Order: sequence, then C-alpha cells, then structure tokens
Amino acid sequence: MENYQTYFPAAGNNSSSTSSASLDMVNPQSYTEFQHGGSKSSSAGFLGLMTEMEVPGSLNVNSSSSNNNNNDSSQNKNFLGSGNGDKLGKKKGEKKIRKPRYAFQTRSQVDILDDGYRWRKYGQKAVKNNKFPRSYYRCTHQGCNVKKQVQRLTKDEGVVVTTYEGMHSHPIEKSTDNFEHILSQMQIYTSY
DNA sequence: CGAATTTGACCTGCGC
DNA sequence: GCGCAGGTCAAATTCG
Repeated sequence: MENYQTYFPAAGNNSSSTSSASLDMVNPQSYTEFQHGGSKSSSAGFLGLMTEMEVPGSLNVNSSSSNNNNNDSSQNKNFLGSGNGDKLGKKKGEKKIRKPRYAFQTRSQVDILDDGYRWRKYGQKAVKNNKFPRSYYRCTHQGCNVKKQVQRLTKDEGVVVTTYEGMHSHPIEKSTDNFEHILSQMQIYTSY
C-alpha cells in the first residue's frame, strides 16, 4: 500500500496555505486526473486546480443503461456531483451550503488511496449500474468533517474515482517523509 | 482493550 | 403517494 500515494489536501483556503497535490508518478502504471464537473470541459492539471464546483441538481452518472449495450466510449465519463445540499433536515436551520466537491480519477489497482490523512470507513453502498460498491470515508481528525467516497468504474476496473468533500484544517497525520519525496517527483513531472 | 471495519437498517430526496 | 437510489448510523465484529 505504500507504493503509491495520492496527496490531495483539499485546499486550506483560497489563501492557499498548504494546497498541493501529488500523485503516484512513482508508479508508471498509474495516473491521475482531476475533473470538476460543470459545463466546462474537463481540465487536467495538478497544482492550483482545485476549483470549487457548485453542482446544480443534475445527476448524470451513467451513460449506458437498459440492455447490456456496449456503448463504451474510450474517454472518461464526466463526473457530476449529485444533488444534495442538506440531508438530515432534523438539525436546525442549517444553511443550504452545498459543499464543493472535488473529484478525480486515479488509475490504481487498489481501492484505498493513501493520501496521508486517516480515514474511517462509515459506509458502503452498491451503486446502480456499477458492479463495484462505493465506499464512504470520513476523516478521523476531531472537528474535521472532510468526507470522501471511493468508487471503481465498472467499465474500467482499473480506474478509481475519488470524491473529496470539505477541506482539512489540520496537518497530515502520517509521516510526511514520503510525502516530500513524492512532492519533488511531482514537481519534476509538472516541470514548468 | 481500543480503534477501525463491516453490514444491515434507517432516512431523505426525487421521479413516476 | 410510492418506490428507488444514494447517503448515514450504529451495533457487532475484527484487527493491532
């Protein structure tokens, strides 16, 4: 599990405190790309690409349905956030703040991507039109409400879609030793 | 023994 | 209004 690591500190703020992203370019087999839904076309990149995407209420996940009609397109499907807003209406008038969600796909053999934070799994659901279940994780850091969900595509079981929701307000808990190493690799990779 | 995972139940939003 | 699908909770279980 330590072979690859994908760091994605969900942007401290727009002040860019410690926003940096890296992936496992150590492993040539894997690659990662970010996508932010919306009408804009997907842009791939790393640093400073975390744009807040306010998803409307459109849900458009699967393109193929009904028959097992192989309608696969070679390109990745766009990932759009689902509706959402505030579930649990039992709490007092929570604002209708729809948290921005950052989604990106990663080519990886394993589902669980180690991004340096500590996650506790709190749920798993089977998704329609997807043979693989979706896992729900939550950051264990106290007061940190960051959530993420990991999903594997039925089409390409080598692709894992990770969606982050919220942002961390605390440092990474793991040894950043390896992290720096990866970071440097990333800089080389993105050589400006 | 405490922390993390598993897994089914439960809740809510949405489309028909 | 009902049923489906997605998301969360929590008790039981496993793991370190």
